[in-house]
Amino acid sequence: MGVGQRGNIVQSLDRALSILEELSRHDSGLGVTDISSVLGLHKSTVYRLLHTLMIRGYVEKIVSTEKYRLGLKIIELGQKRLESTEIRSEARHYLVKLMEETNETVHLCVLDNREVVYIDKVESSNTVRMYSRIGRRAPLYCTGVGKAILAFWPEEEIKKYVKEKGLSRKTDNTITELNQLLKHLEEVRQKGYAVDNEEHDPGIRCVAAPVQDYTGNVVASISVSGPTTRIAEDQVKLLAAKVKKCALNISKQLGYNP
Amino acid sequence: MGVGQRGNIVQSLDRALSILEELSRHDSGLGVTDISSVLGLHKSTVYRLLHTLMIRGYVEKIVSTEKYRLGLKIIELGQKRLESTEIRSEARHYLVKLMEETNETVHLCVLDNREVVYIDKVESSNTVRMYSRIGRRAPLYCTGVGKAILAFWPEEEIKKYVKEKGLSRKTDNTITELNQLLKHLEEVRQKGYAVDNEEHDPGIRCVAAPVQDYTGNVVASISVSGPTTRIAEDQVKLLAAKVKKCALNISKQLGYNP
DNA sequence: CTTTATAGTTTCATAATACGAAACACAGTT
DNA sequence: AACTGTGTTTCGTATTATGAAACTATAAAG
Repeated sequence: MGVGQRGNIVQSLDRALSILEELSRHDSGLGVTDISSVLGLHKSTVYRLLHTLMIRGYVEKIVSTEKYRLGLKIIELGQKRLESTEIRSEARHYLVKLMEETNETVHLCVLDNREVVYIDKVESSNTVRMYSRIGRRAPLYCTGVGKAILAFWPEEEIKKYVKEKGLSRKTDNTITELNQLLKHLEEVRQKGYAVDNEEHDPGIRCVAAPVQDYTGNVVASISVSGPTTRIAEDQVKLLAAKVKKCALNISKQLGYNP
Repeated sequence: MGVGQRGNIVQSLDRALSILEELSRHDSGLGVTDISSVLGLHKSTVYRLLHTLMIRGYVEKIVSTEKYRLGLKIIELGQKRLESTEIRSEARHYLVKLMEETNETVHLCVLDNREVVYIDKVESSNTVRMYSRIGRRAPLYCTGVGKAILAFWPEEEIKKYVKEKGLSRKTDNTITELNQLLKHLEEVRQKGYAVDNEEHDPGIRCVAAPVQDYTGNVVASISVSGPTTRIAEDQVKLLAAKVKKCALNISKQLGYNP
């Protein structure tokens, strides 16, 4: 492979990871030919990679349909990684308390590759289903947890992010203009919390605050989320105070010294 | 690669999966040379595979130590696989009820590669920490959830399992003789439930029952577990009745028709 | 019942890739 | 200043992974 080409990527590993990700998008499984078509790989190549993944337990065949799907080994590694996430165990106690105080769903997110990844979630007994799921990712520009992190980036990095990732509209409320976003993030910085006013999902409001580590860097964020029918705009300030306090407690737990 | 050699395994993929698994055993991360030593691979090979895994998000570097660890992408795939496990969503409601009735921790396991894998867990408010974790595996011969499945295998398959996997002692109570195990499994079959009397962990008792799918095959098991100080031997029968009932409800949910 | 189409699986020649040896860069230790 | 160990890069080539072709199995169509 040309060195300048793919920056020293191991091709067969790269292909196998693409297979795993494609399988992760299809709960009911895929066949060899399906994967071959989607990924533009020869079916004998797909077969051979699947076979290796199967032997190692990362892929399995659904008995009834003979389609391939992710194997249980992936759960094992995923759970191990999740449980070894230090901030998750440090924060858990505070997240549970915040959920009890507010009776709304609480999230903990970390930054990864210019997206937030949900790594903990304490669900309230209220029954409206939240879209968020542990392990999933979400954009920075249109979620509370994302803006709570993005607000503390240097302006040049925010601009670079917007240039490379774009600001695609998710709802009628999504901010899609750079200057409007910058102004908004200035407010987030000043107030110390971010609000997602149905910018990512219609009908869902989220109040979020940044979490800092012992160096003072913003490395995570937490939020309280619920339907706009339960989290009215005039309640945001009260809620924000609670979220900020919780975030500060977690930050201190991580060694942050304000 | 000789066909007879490795049964059509893609070597570089196989190696990369070994790297991922080794990283999963070390919360605080590993260096290139560490991995090279443990896996017997050349350090430039390890470096190249790690680099590809990093680019794809499956491995990341810990900023403070510059060691490598599993990346957050692995959580994403693991959670997606977990959430698409049909039996898990079908069973959840019943597991929660069983926990409320017993106020002990409840597990759901599925069979995979002659081990059980924990795929759900409903923890009671009691504070004794259970060893079990979602995603983790456990042997069949010395856990309640395992024996609840093993009991319904043909005797020849049980013998093959014992021959190939062995019956290594975990506690003073572990059954380590084939004939004793066979006799015990006969009882499990007759009673319809299995008990782990500190066979896997000292001080922990577990009462488990098999879950059948629409074909009648035993595909999973559920259990109630707790310390022997709370689950006395004379309570096992009462508990077993509740566990069996719950398992039957889940089986019916899966289309089992007794 | 026969034929056709499609998906999955296997084989094999070879081009391309991944490998490992060697070298280099850097940081920590002596 | 010299040495040691780890991480990273380069390069020649042996080995591997690839894809084309063929085979097998199953389902669908005529």
